[in-house]
Amino acid sequence: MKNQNIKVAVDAVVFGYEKEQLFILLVQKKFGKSSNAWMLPGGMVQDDEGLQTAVNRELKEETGIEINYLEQLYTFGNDIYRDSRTRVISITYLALANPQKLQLKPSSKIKEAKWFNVNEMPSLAYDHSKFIKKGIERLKSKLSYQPIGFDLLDDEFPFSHLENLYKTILGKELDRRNFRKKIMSFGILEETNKKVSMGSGRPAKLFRFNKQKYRALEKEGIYFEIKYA
Amino acid sequence: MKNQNIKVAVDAVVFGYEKEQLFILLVQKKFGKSSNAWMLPGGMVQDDEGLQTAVNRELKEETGIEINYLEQLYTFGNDIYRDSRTRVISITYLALANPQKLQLKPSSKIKEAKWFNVNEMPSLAYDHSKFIKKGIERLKSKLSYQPIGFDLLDDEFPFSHLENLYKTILGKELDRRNFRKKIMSFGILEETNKKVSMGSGRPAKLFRFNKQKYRALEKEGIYFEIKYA
DNA sequence: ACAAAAGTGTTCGCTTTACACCCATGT
DNA sequence: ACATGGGTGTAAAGCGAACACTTTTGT
Repeated sequence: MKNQNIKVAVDAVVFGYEKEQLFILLVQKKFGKSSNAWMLPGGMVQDDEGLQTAVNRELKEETGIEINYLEQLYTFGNDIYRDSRTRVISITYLALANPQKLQLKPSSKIKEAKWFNVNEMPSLAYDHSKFIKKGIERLKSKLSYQPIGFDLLDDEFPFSHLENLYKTILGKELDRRNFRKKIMSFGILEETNKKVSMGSGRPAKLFRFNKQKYRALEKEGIYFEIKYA
Repeated sequence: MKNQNIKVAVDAVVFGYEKEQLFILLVQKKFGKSSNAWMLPGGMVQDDEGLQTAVNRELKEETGIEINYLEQLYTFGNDIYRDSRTRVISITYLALANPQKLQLKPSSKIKEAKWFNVNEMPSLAYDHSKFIKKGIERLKSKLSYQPIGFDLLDDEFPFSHLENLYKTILGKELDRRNFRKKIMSFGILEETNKKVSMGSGRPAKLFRFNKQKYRALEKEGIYFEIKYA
């Protein structure tokens, strides 16, 4: 077999949620061909690191962000010209994070890292908009059969934040009472005895997602599912 | 960036179904390191072909089989020593086929291609048993929310074949009447006016899956779902 | 006292489930 | 006539959908 010459990259679609808006993290490189274009964080995989290690490294190097959830999304490699220089395939990952702290490393090859509202994305380098489309699809569908929404919220959150997250991401209205009943019925939310005032109106209890309990229930064959999708 | 040296392979988990048994297609190579071990069909991607093209080519070269359904499964590349010679990542695909005709090409690098019952798999080269595990999981879950079972059956089939397919793959008993009612309610099965005698007992009508109709219904937002999973 | 968000139950309809008998053919 | 698998309906229970008022706070 002739010597193969295909490069392997990883890229991440990192979602953040804040103030009833869904964001995606993009970066702008300092050097290189696409140094003016916005793109997803990512880069070439090193010979001595696993794929997931590579994503984590790139995310740390390029954005310094803390990731709450990471899963493989899709591998793009049908279009052999997707990168105009050499053949590159990209293994993409979906990540969830709290949108706060981005800390660009001083040594970084990154000019800027910034959150963009999913509805106001700039034009993107390579075929990264395809990656994002795939990411959004996956996020939407996953939301309704796995409790990953919590990884987009603070550790402790008022119930309305969860409700709004579902509304925002799924782009649908949903019945407050039914939604709450459903989520509560799983018994995976712990009530703290703290409250927060949300500016005006009655203060809300803070809840916390109990991951152990969820894993236990999952083993018993009781599955999370939100039908209002 | 230093020159990257990672090889890119594709491998396929090809499922076949016959006589109430689920099979996976394995091959044995004529030459090379693992020439005595059974493995999944697949191989290195060529520089000038897309990933999916590569799987199709390998399947044709190695087994000559006709594929009814193909989707990307998962990309394995966290373990950097999964192939002991060089770093290789594998993009795996899930495929469905009718188990009949395998035609090894005379020129082929393959010694033998053979269907194995999923419950009687030999030991496999590399980490291919992980690939299979992933494939089975995916097949099971997909069966309950997409009408892909038909791609494992003949074009025209008696209803009981479909029923047994679900029973076999999901490994569960299911109620004949409820199952039939459910499937029929989607209106995606066309009745032919042929019948087959299944040896003994009343002859069964033959049905045909109407793909156009399914696509149409899908667009209207009516989704296939079998709850008995 | 008023505005604003949090919190909470009940009824109705549809879907799922459980369940058993007759039908058409081959031997 | 009997054995074998094909084909079908109905009743009960559980789940999803629709719906509005009370509570607690800040101003």
